[in-house]
Amino acid sequence: MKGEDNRQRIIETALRLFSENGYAETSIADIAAQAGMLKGNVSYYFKTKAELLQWITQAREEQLFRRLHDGLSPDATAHECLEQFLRVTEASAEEFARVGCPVGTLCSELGKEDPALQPYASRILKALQSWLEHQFGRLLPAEAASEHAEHLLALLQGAAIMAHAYHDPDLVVRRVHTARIWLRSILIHEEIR
Amino acid sequence: MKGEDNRQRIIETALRLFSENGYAETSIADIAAQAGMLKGNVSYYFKTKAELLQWITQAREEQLFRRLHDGLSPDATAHECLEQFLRVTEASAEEFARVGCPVGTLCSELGKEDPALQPYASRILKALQSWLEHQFGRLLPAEAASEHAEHLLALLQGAAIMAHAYHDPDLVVRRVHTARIWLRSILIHEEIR
DNA sequence: GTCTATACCTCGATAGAC
DNA sequence: GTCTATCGAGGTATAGAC
Repeated sequence: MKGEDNRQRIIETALRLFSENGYAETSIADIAAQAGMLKGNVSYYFKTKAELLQWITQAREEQLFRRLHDGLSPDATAHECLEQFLRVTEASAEEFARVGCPVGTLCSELGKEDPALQPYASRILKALQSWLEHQFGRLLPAEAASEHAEHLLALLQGAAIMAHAYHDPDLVVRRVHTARIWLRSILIHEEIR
Repeated sequence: MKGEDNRQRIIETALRLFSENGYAETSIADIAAQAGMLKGNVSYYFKTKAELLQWITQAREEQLFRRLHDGLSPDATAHECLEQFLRVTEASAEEFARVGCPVGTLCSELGKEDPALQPYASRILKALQSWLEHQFGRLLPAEAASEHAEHLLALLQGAAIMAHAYHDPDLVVRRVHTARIWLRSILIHEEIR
């Protein structure tokens, strides 16, 4: 039963290395070394690097939604959910400044490195956007909800790009701050209703 | 005098390939083939790939500001300059959907592939941000100008990420549209003055 | 399941003939 | 200036002993 243990350790290690160094720049040998095994062993659990990537994107998506739902009651209001998204983003400021948004950078890299693999990454972005759209949709007409979800996600994806480019975590904090004010102005009519 | 000709052709080819396939994914042999020469010849003009990158980022920055100033009179108002930025971005919608923003994706890639080279890319982003800040600064207090420049650039960088992830140029058009409305609301007090 | 060895490939860079 | 040949490093993936 050592097998499942190793599988898990490979996934955790690759999850970290793919986001820190990128998919292309991370070799099987790197993953094996950091996970305390040899590369032949990694290949035993994941036949190809692309197959490993699929598991990693799956794990990333689960991690993201776990963070969104963490500390949020099941009957949280839309405003609370959206605020939670801002908090999670804000809490990632240091990470964004160091390595960028794990989802956004992967979408970007795979789009050039191997377009066939890009869907695995953009799927996560799409899921997040749908979640945001759902939250806005609880308060606003569908069209406005779609518009606002796209706007908010774009704003924070851009913040991650810039924070990474400048290695400046405060930039994320400032963009979240502006987003929070914007969010209030959007929802103000619903709040006082 | 064939020399300068070849130099220029290498730069133009690399400019295109770096943005279409990324820096890491573009080999010297690729550049040579597309430029109609052999890789030994590319190495003759640019000793290392990193040296070539420096020239490419320089060319990219010049191209960007050329587009910003194109068709803009020297005494254009701040509002006209900012509108020009939106127009240039909108005109890049198809490119963004295909390969992402050439500047943003390069910042992102180099941040992971080779952090020592990242400054060459983020320099361009910074220059653009400074230009935006200058335009806002002609109408608003310094603090607001800084805030708005960062906000606008983040919004459109994020739009590029998402448009690339989804291969959807319309997303850029929608984000520019929203940015345009936002811009009017920001500058409305100056307009009517 | 684990580890070693290796086949096979691509790349950046260089040396040297022309 | 141009082209060929090649070196050495580093990568994925696999075969096979243990």
